[in-house]
Amino acid sequence: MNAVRCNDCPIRHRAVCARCDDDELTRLENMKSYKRYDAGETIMWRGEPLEHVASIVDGVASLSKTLEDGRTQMVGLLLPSDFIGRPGRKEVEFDVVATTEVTLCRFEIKPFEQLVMDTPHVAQRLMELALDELDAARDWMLLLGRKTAREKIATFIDMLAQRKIAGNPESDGTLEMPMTRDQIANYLGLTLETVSRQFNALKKEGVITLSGRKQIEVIDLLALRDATGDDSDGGVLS
Amino acid sequence: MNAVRCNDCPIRHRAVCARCDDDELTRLENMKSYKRYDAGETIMWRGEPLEHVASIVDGVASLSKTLEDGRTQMVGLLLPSDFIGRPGRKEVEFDVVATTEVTLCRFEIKPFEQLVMDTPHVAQRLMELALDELDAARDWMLLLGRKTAREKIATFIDMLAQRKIAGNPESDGTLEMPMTRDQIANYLGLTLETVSRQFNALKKEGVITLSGRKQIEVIDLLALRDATGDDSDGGVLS
DNA sequence: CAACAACTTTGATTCAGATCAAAAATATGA
DNA sequence: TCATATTTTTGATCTGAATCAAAGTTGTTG
Repeated sequence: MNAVRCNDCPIRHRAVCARCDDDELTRLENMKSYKRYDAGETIMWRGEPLEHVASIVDGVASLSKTLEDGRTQMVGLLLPSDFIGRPGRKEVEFDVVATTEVTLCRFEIKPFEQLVMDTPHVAQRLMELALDELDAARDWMLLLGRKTAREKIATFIDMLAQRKIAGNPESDGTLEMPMTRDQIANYLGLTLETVSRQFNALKKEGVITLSGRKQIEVIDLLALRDATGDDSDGGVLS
Repeated sequence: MNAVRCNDCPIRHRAVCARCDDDELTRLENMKSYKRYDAGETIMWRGEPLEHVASIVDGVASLSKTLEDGRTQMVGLLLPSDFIGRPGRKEVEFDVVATTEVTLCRFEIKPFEQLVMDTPHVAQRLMELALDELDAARDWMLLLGRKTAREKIATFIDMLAQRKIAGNPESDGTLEMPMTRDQIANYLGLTLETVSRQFNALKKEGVITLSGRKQIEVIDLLALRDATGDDSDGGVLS
């Protein structure tokens, strides 16, 4: 009965098809194609007409905006199973860049939009995704506008840890950072030197350890949480 | 034929009903009620269960997030005809505060969600609103993360000017600021002293004039635009 | 219209993070 | 494995905006 459930797709269209029936899944299968991008490659340019929507199969991509003189700010981070593209929009107003090597599962926009029109629960799913992104954007505005460098770094590490735990609750405290210091700086509204200094300050305090360029281990999660500056209520405990 | 087109509603449910037929409008009329809030009053607290969605009839409201120690950051600004509340969400994760005196046209959430389920074009309209908010949030992230105090203030004034022109293309350069220096500071990720200094610097340079506490006149729109730091392409001219 | 409260401006000082400048560590690849 | 390129760390200095502190405005209310 579930014979065609996205059978050859590593992420099984998780972003769109949780409640799709076989017929809908077949439609998705028929409009999809995979594409690989190298690290640093631009997937979509600001203002470019949208020809596909896509879901991330593997790797990390980011959304970035740039000022006149070249200062840039990341405004979104896309991890596997996240979705790119918005129904009804003709173009994006930021650049989408492959942060690491990225594989996309792309759907042609025309038939995809037809599918959205035909199936209210897909439309509803996309609405949920948009609202999740909006909530994330608002947390990020608080971070960018009011947090100190230390709080920004602690929040960043905590977010990676939570994302990892969500994907695999049995995981240990070891994290692979998907970005260079420079990319992290663009994400947090800092410079790369400040990012480096704050990582090493947390290391010196025994909150984390660093090994190689991208391995972090969280030693003291409570201290890390405390360093984020966030309101503690709304959390799981206390 | 259009007898019930939101006849006694000052904003005619602009946020939701552009394409509603008479039957749908009657349903909206039957679930609506007006409510007034004084300036400074909290309309909804973070975490509180959502009982209404609403559209702003008059006044200005803001969405705010707060850190442990009280630092706050506005994450959204709602002007007349803007919409509060999201389909499918049980609560909001920020405070909604009346910045000025505010009148809301509220709809009970249960029948409203039923209406959304029944009418795809209303669902689609809400999706557009969410995507507009997302785009605005991302512009704001660029501002908060990378712009200087001067650029932030120029961007703020320019936004008010554009909103005013959108509402009434025949308007002159005079603007009424809907917020105090302190509220503007919370919007832009600054302190109120810095806001004051930057307003007065632009005044001294002849870019704007200030009169009373809340009247601004834009004298030199080009200089103002130039001071925003934004990429000039994508604009109307050049 | 006087007195008060709320808001805004201005000035002096401090400080977090940016900037500038090497040096050190880690990767990459011949 | 050695040479080279990239990324990260560390140090010194500078600066924009925060902070602290009055004084000056504007608006409100009895």
